[in-house]
Amino acid sequence: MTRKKVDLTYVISDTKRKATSKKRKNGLLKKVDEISTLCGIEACAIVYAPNDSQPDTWPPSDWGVQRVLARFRRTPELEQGKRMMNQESFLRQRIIKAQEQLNKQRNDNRKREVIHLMLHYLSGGKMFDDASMLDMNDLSWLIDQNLKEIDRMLNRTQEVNPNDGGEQQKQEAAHVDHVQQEITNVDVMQKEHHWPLMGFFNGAVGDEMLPFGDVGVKNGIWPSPHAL
Amino acid sequence: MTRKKVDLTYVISDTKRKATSKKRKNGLLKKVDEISTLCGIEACAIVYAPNDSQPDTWPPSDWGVQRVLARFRRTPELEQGKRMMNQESFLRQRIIKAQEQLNKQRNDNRKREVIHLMLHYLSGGKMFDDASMLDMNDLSWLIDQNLKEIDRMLNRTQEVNPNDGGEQQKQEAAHVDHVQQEITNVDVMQKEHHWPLMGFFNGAVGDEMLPFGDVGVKNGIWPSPHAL
DNA sequence: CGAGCTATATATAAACA
DNA sequence: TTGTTTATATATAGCTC
Repeated sequence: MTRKKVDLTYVISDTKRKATSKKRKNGLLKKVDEISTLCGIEACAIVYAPNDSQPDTWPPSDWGVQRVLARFRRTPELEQGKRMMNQESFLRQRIIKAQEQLNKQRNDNRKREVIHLMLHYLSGGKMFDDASMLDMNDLSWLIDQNLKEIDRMLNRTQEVNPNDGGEQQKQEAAHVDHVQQEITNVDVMQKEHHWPLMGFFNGAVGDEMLPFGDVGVKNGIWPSPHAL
Repeated sequence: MTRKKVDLTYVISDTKRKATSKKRKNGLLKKVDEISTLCGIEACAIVYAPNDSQPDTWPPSDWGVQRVLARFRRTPELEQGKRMMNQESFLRQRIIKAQEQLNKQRNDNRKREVIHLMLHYLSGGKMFDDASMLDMNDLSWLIDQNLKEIDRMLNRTQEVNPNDGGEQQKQEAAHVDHVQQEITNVDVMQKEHHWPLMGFFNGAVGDEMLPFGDVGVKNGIWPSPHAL
């Protein structure tokens, strides 16, 4: 059912556009109602829905709208230049904000990459020789491989008679469980935006435990895995 | 940090009202921008924020607003009565919707009560003699009691030497585990709004399994537990 | 005050009835 | 087409700095 992230462009599909305009129109008018009520301020919205000769508005009554419009028209033109400028900067601010969020997102992704790496290391895997493996797709692949390996081993354990299996195999299975646990933990961490290993990278633990040499977190910016 | 559920009344606190008006004003203008972009329709909003001589608007430019206003003024007065009516009914619809949600909520609560009851029954507890126990507070209390009992029994099991405990006690502990499992399941079901036992109440299972006599689900409306 | 953060409340895209 | 349901995306209240 996965709702898309809504790219802010004209909706091509006639059906969808109509549906979304209806929903959003209601939501919008409700918002105007709320801000008026909560903050006791004058506000007004006019929306021309498709196929309607008349617009929907807030306030709902015509005289209510007229009152706000009258006030607006009364506004000294002198100050309108200022307002216009403010609105333009408003747009710029939104762009800047979006860029900031993008950077944050990138940083989060780096965290995930590094933590995946570290878990692999902790769970007994060997370090990568080739740094080019370290982009997200390759890491996905890596996780998939781990999961497949786990499946394979668990199935093998089931096939054999539990009573004659050697100790070696049991240990193997236990290790697999451990890996699976670690992977589960990663998922939880990603969901909760909670990074229990943060302290580790910040030097809370002795250097002998750092698998990545002296690359650390500077000013809250995580190093690109390619730098490791 | 618990954000309150925002009661839609004038915010008394001067500080809070100012803060909320600022945030919501931005949100509102953003929404207008979005609906215009997504649906390609004309829309306009005018918000008078406190302490500002000029209102904030969408579209941001003065001529943009004027264009919408001109169109609005041009509207034949004949049809405005209809629009006004529609808007009034809009309000009524919101009230009706709220009431529907309230009813739904009540029905959900009944489901929970009944399922709690049933789990208690299935897990070996005795049925209640007194129907007055069956409101939510009492049921909360009931669950608490069950949990305490579970704790007590688990602790008792640990205290004793596992090697000399009789089979009876082990069964008891197993039963407790079962109860705990059931309770966990209830929590999961509540969270996911998923009711695997629904079919049970709808007669999917033979009558001999129904602990509550012939009281069933009619038209999707669950009986009040007091009727059981 | 203004900016930023986090936990919740709301809005709403899709899928379905 | 309108209404419901469900999973996500967004908006924001209350804090903190």
